[in-house]
Amino acid sequence: MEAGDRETTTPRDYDALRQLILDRRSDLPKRLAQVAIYALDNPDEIAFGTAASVAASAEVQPSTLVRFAQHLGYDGFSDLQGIFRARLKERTSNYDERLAVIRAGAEGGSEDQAVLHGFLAAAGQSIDRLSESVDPARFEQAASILAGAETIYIVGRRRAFPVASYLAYAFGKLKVRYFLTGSAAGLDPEVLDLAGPRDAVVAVSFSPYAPATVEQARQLSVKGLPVVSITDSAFSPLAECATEWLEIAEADFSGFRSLSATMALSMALTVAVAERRRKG
Amino acid sequence: MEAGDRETTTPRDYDALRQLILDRRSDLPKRLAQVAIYALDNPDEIAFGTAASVAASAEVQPSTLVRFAQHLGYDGFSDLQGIFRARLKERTSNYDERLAVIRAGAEGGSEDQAVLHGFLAAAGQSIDRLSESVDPARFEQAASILAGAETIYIVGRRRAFPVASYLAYAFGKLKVRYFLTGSAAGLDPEVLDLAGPRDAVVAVSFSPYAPATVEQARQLSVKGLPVVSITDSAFSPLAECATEWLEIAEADFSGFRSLSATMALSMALTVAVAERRRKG
DNA sequence: TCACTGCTGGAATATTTATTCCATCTGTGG
DNA sequence: CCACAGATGGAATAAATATTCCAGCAGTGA
Repeated sequence: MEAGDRETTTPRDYDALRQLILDRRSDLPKRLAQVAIYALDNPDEIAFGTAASVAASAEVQPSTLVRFAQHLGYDGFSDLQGIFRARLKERTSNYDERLAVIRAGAEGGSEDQAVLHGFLAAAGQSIDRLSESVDPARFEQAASILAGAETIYIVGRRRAFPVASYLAYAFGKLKVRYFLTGSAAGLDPEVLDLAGPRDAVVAVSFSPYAPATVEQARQLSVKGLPVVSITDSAFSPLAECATEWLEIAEADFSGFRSLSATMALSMALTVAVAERRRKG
Repeated sequence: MEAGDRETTTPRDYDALRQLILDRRSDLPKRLAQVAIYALDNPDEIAFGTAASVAASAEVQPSTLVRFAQHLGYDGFSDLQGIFRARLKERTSNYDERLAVIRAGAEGGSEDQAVLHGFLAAAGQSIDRLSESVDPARFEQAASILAGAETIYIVGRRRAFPVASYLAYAFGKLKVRYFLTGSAAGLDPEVLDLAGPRDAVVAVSFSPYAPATVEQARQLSVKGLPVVSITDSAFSPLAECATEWLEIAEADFSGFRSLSATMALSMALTVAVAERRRKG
């Protein structure tokens, strides 16, 4: 290899191929460019289809596909297709399936293994679900509300407390003024008395809802503070008294619900708030 | 359709197919059973391979594959293969790629959207990585250590505090005696003085390591307590003084590392510990 | 405008791949 | 031990699929 000129070497993995196509697309003949775009937009089609079906779908001739592959240095369409297939094989995921297998108690490996992979699968599933179900408008609205507040009051007990404490940590890092309720024993009422409509609340709670969380969120809401809730159902008491609320349905494993998706959402929310403040 | 007898209908989706194969496997001729097992163990091979390659890999004749498919009610191997391919198409995931796209700043959607999906992708990626990289023996060892302890001292500050507080919550739920350091202001030294070799420590910290965490873990280690660390590198000070340690490499988005995989690992660890205790 | 180079479509061909068929084998019931 | 039903391996065949080829087209520079 080498011999002085840096002849573009033909990639054997998808990421490199993707990059190569991106680099070359501009100086590719019309039809080949058309295939290039199609390939990046519909990698699955290429992985599964036949030359004829892909050609039809991309609105070119089968021969063009072969030319495209050869242009990139592959033997032919089949060779190129191999790269697209390998990519699909690497995709692990499909947590639904993994969970089903683990729950069925099947497979080798110790019980500990099952527990660990069960929780990981539940976490992955929760994240996948949230990706699909989250309402962008609501998320933006929630970020807006918090971005406009002077002080953000964070409410969350019991299972939601790790989330609340993460929010506190992240807001601190991002130089957003906040108050985490429940941390300084007994002082909550005094501090919350000072809260006013220019502040805002972020309350986190999941069924069974911690009474203290619900109570504080309600009180602050009554005082005119906008409330952003992170909760698990439209029937949650936190959804009721919220100005805006975000729904999270975490998957569970052996009776314990994941918190992974909630953590990811919280991180996103804090950063989105900080971004808005930075922009003024 | 129907006509009285419940003739097994031929499934058009993977889950149903899987079930059908499971049900039927016992009363299948030898070679067909062999194919059945192979199919469930290597669905990817079937999805992508040719009849000849799959046959070779499963150590049967191509004709046996066709017979298998027809036995189940499909037209032939190709028809059956379609089910396996459809399954792959549905798999969403591949967070590596999603992240790359989002980081490239591409695509429509608002910036908030990018932030949210960026964090979700980072979380998913972390979980995928952990699934692959975790060392089962270490996990079991860690669970063992904690299962044998009288009291579990939980150490974790700053970014690790949400994890520590989750551990505390979960241990409480599972009736495991614990003490969460840093919660009762100033009382740590007195309480930790009472700790002895029959107890154990679980310490959580990530770079940059909070000095207080490292300090406390070291002190307890010196006093003869076994230490289980959850940290992000073999060079972490927590790995040094640990009896057993678990490595987590969380992906980051816009400078913020995910905590989702760590949370999942923590849940698994607590449940594994509780399981061991339950069994005596 | 012409000649030339490279691109393109589509039919022809070569190759690969699935399916069928049949002779042989295996195991079971009489 | 024999007869029979079903299962199996492997070669033969049919179908599909990828690739090649070539005539015509489009764009470029003289």
